[in-house]
Amino acid sequence: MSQTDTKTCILDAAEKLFAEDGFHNTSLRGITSLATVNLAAVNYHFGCKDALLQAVIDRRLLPLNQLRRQKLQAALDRAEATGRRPEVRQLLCAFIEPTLEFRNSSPGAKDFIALIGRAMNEPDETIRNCFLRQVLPIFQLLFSGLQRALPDLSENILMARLQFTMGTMGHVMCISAQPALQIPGFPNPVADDKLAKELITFVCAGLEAPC
Amino acid sequence: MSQTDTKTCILDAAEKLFAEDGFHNTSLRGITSLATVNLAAVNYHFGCKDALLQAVIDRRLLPLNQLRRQKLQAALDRAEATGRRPEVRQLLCAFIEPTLEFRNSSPGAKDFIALIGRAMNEPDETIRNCFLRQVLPIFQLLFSGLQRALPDLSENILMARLQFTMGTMGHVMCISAQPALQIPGFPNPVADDKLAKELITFVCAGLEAPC
DNA sequence: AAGTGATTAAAACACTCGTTTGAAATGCCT
DNA sequence: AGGCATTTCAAACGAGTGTTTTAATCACTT
Repeated sequence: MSQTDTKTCILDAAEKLFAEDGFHNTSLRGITSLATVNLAAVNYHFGCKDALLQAVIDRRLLPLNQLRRQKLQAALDRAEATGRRPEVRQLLCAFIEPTLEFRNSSPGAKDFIALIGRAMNEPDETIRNCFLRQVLPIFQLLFSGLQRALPDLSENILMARLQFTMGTMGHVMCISAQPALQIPGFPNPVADDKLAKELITFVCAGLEAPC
Repeated sequence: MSQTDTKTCILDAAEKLFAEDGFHNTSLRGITSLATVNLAAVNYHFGCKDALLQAVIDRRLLPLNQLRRQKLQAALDRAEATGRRPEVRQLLCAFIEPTLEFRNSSPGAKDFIALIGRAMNEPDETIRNCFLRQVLPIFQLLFSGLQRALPDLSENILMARLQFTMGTMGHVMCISAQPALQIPGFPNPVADDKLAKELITFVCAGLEAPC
């Protein structure tokens, strides 16, 4: 088994277990056992457990954020070129659609998205920063775009509404792995492929609501 | 120190540490040290760590949910009496306002609310159920009320939007303790006492959005 | 004041954790 | 084939975990 395979096996197993059980409730022995590699391989290849989490996050989030950034910038450029204000819906699409499309692309991706969705509310600052380091620049781009799209909103209220949006999105990302409220007696929410559309409709209305 | 004092000290310390560090990252030794009681007191008074969490949740959530239930039922009865459909905003107020008012009532309450806000997305099913057991009946009441308030919405879409609402609310509850996105360079979101109003406006618009 | 049940206390138990060590194995180039 | 760097492996380390045990202390009734 080559080095790359070992590292990939560890990343795959860690991604799955971190998502299913949480970071602190996942042991390196559980990861190496699932990956069928030696326990010491984690520290050899990644240094420590924290760095493994960062690697798990980086592997998927770097390309995902690059895509989100491209789409956001394209929407902003399009508005700039036509002299119009950017549209809220387009900005939100650029931010949300890549995430949920990636989420629906494979079961492993579902695990990862759940992990990210939970990271925002993670009590451990170290873990939260693994995620925030990557997301804050995109968030800033989205915020400034929305400021131009919704010039009548005070920046405090826009900030609050954007936080509401992030909360909604984080929860949607989480319920992929553990359908918290899909309980007998309640109807199933909409299917995965319709979820992005419904989510965008929801947060669009919230962001554009009159004060 | 009487029995009640010891139990209360443990509950207070556990509430604070569970909220700040998460359940799995909090040790009984940390709790008993903060509470200045003997380590064995936790197992003596509560049985085990899981049961302590349940006790922490029950102590605050039982009265809070009773209040939410009363307000929800009152709004439904009022609509019933006048022959009108219940109003979305009133139903949401009944669900949200008691939570955020309690949150702003004391620092200890802030910890608890953050704990609850995170519980919904908790990967550990045992922990999640500590919370869901209490919340599901209220959730059901809210759902059926919203079904009557928004009869044009399919129950699948309503369910999805209600999940979005719960996600938004959970996130708002979390950011009391750890202001995830309150970063230098970003404006502060609205103050605590204005937060409930803004949140209700946001989710109201989302729930009432046209399909 | 003695005795009884509830509570506190210190210590240990059995276990799991992340990390380190040093030797064995593997891959690769000359 | 020899030699060297990389990777794998079993084993152990020390610290920390939830829980249990047993004795001491407290509160209260008869």
